[in-house]
Amino acid sequence: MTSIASLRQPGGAGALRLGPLNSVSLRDQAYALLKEAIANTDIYSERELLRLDERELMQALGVSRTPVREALSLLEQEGFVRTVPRRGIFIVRKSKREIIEMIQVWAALESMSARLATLHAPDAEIGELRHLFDEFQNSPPSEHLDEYSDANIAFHQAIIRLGGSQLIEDATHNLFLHVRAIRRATISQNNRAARSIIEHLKIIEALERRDTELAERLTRQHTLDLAAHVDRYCDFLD
Amino acid sequence: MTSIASLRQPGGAGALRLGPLNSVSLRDQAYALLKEAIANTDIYSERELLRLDERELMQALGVSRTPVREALSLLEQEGFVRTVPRRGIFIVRKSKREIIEMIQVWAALESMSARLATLHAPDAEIGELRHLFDEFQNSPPSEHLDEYSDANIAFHQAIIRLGGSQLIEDATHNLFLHVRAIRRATISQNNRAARSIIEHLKIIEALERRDTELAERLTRQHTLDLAAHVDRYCDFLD
DNA sequence: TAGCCTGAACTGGTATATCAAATACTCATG
DNA sequence: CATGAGTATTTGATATACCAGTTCAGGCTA
Repeated sequence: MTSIASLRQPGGAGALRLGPLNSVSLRDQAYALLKEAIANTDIYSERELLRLDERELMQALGVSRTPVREALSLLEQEGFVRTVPRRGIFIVRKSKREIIEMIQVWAALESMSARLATLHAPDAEIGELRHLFDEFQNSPPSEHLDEYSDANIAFHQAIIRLGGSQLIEDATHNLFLHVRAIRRATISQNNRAARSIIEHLKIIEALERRDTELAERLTRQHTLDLAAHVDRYCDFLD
Repeated sequence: MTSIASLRQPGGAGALRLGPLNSVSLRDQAYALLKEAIANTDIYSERELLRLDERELMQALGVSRTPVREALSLLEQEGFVRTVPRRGIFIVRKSKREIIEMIQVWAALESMSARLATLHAPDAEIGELRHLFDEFQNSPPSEHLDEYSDANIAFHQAIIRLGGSQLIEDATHNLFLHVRAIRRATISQNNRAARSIIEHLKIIEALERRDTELAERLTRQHTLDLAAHVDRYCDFLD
């Protein structure tokens, strides 16, 4: 028979916890979509200014201007776009100096995470780091640069996760979107892939031995080397 | 006589570059005012939930809801405020864990700044660090805790400035608003003032000697000690 | 009197209207 | 044909109107 319970509507406070389903605000949806779109745009290959149009976005997303504006507001604060009053909203292209600063911040936060990881991360989780490179043990990474680049990036994210700091994880997330493009672009230069895999293994060893200072120093230096590399060779920036 | 030049309006493209004067958007004004108000609210002494009301703020600031909402949006993303749909907007009280994570991030960024400072900052600017503590050379800082606390905070900001990274300076600015309250609250505990002034002097010496590794390590450890102190003694949090 | 139901008032979310500034275009004039 | 003034259009900033949940008080019922 149809019981009272079976007739209960989804809106009721019953057992069917569909809170998250119903309402993700349009603002957040627009924000996520726009951010992803920007992250996937190769902003450094195009030369012309990348301008966004509120009306266009609003029609494309099928919502009114308000959520779009709020989403753009957030993206502006995160430094992904810049709005110039009465001119338009533009995707920002980071300068070489800004990218180097981002890598330096990344180095600071990742090395701190390595330090914290030696103090708190369980052995099992540290051990899993090695598996990221299993498939490259036998063949040189130069033969699968794309796959290796992904593993490389995953490695750095894993260290940050091992540090156990939610704040560092959050703070690095946005940096990551920018740094990712740079890591991809530089992995094929100067035999960096082969050298980086050696350094990664040394970092893993230091973590396993709980050598706090060494793990921290190696991690920092590894990423600062990337900054130095960008400084010397990435003249396509700026 | 009134020359053409003297009649030139501020908007002209002449020599008097006062473009930015004209209009600070209401959103930015509301943002600045609200942020300052929140920063100056001692959120850790009150026990009840601190709730903001959009309509109230809108009347207090004399603008409509739109700029207020946009400002609150930004503050929410920075973690100062949390909006719960149909419930209200609340000033967030950071948990002890979150505060420790903030201090760790601070330690990572300040030590990176110290490193960069040893590499790039001019001698003259490093030398000025000593003047921050001139007035405490003869009398123990415990006698002017408030003044010393301010000098203490200024010292840490100065190191970050010496690093020369705009990104680090920006990133620490929000952390500072939170960490400041903690530094103030802990400076009077465990004779921390006297100990900290010694450590500060050692950091200055390391910077002056351009000892990159030492300056970095001392700076990091000094701030990590604060984190450990908070972990042990600040049970008023949470 | 205790408990439940209802509805009014309030909340933030969204959509739309209005305003002002800056640009672009047109047309008249030299 | 070139130029400049004036107007129309565009666009971002702001204000306002409307909507949908949530809360809570007050009254009704058992």
